[in-house]
Amino acid sequence: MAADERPDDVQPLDEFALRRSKLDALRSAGTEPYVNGFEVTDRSLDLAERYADLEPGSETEDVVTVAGRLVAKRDQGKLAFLVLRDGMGEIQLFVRSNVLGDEGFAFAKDLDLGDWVGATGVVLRSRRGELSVQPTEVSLLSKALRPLPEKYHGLTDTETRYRQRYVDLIANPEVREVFEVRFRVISAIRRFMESRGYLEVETPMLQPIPGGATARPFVTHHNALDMSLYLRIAPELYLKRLLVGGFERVYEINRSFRNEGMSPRHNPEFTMLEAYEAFGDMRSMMEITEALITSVAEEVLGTLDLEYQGKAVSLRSPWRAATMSELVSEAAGSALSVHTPFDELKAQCDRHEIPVEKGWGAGKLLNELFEKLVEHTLHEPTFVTLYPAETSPLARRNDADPELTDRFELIITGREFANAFSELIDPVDQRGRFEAQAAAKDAGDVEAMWVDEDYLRAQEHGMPPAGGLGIGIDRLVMLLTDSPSIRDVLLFPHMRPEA
RNA sequence: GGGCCGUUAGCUCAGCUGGUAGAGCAGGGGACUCUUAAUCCCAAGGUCAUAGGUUCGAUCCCUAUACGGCCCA
Repeated sequence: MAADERPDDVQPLDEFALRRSKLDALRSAGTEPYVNGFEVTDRSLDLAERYADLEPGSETEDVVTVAGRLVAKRDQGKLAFLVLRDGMGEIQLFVRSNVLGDEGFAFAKDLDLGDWVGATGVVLRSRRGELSVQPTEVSLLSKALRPLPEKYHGLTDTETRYRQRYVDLIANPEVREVFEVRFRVISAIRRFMESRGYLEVETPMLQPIPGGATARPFVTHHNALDMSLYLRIAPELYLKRLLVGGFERVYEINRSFRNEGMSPRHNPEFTMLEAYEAFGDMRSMMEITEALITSVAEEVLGTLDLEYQGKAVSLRSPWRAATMSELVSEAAGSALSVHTPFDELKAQCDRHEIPVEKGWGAGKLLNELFEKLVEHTLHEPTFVTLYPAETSPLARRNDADPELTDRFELIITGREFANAFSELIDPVDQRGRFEAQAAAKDAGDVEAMWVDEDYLRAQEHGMPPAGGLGIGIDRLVMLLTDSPSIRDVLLFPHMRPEA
């Protein structure tokens, strides 16, 4: 047969088609390319530990069976090096034709990068020092039909990385570490809360009245009941009903959903910790917030001295606390508070190009000034306290000044990490606040709260004095993993449909 | 919603005052029994995001659209 008649030469197939034809060839030769289970004796990292002292160039008589994804192939003629990656690390196969036999050797060399492969043989360390298995048997466990991304640069296209996270995880092993930190953080939070006597509970994701925050909800429909339901924007009102019922310390770590724009800091679904403690207040919530975040950082990272996007951040206690009024006054260069005449606050907003909408009071203006002038400047952990009652419809009024509430937000790297307050437990005041929200909603504020009659009924049965706390888990993980975008800490961030 | 930037081979990237494109890796053929981004030789691979427009001629200039990134609301 002339060289130019060889099918492989004259009919170059694309990679998918080529692998597809290999798959068919295997099947017709009686080899199943997708096997049912596989007995593995050892994993890569276990072998690395057990044979740490094995000298380069020495061979054991220990027979092991390993398995993993084929991620590298270095062909030397009658010798080939295949690298398998399993869930823990990598192990090299030292494949010799005289050990495996000609047929097996040809089969091993014909495997493709990306295939899942199993191998049985003795453990040795190559002369160049690489721990290896020298197989007497190599088998295909699952055929990959698509090629892996580039082996050196990996996969960098952000769109493909987020859309096809499975490829990102294969090509960029460091991505896996971010998510391992994420799940260690959540695990550490659960241990911390349990150590403080909190009980983890689950409350509705589908709510007839979306409450606990000011945000637009997602709407869905219950067919059997023929009614609208809303994906929760916060679990708050249900958790506080549990305080009425007699649970003293409850928390929930789970998703909430807000029908808003997406950004490097916002995903339509995100994870929050919310915790409520009977007989607690703003002060006790500050204490638990600081203790929680520092103990989680210490436990997961082993340090409180972080770097976020090139800037040092120290989580060392004690954290700064300052009132919103103090901070805004300092930034604006004149004394401002919720008691400052409205026109003066409005003049400040105009000066700083903050559009003022109808219906906004002094509290809302002060809050807007804070967000525009102050928030982004607070790099080190800072508790901002005494939020306006106008913008805090679920928080208890400050005993000395009823226009303010005993509420704080924790700001780090210019972003909100936590929001907490002494809970409003007075059902009459709460009804008034709900009615103010309902009026704002009628006036066109799509984020304003609804009146939740059942929640009011619960409070009318008597709710203990309490402190409540919410912490954004995604943002906390961003901080602890030095990730610039929330998409980097979500396995499957929300994306528009592919073109 | 507005502004700026991006989209070229499976992947990572070049390219061009406008004359329909190159490399490395991966893939194909060949050589090689200690490789580590193996090496060497050969050949192949492209609707230059999509749709219009300007032009003798567009990957390049213009407009719109899609998707992505950052900033702002």
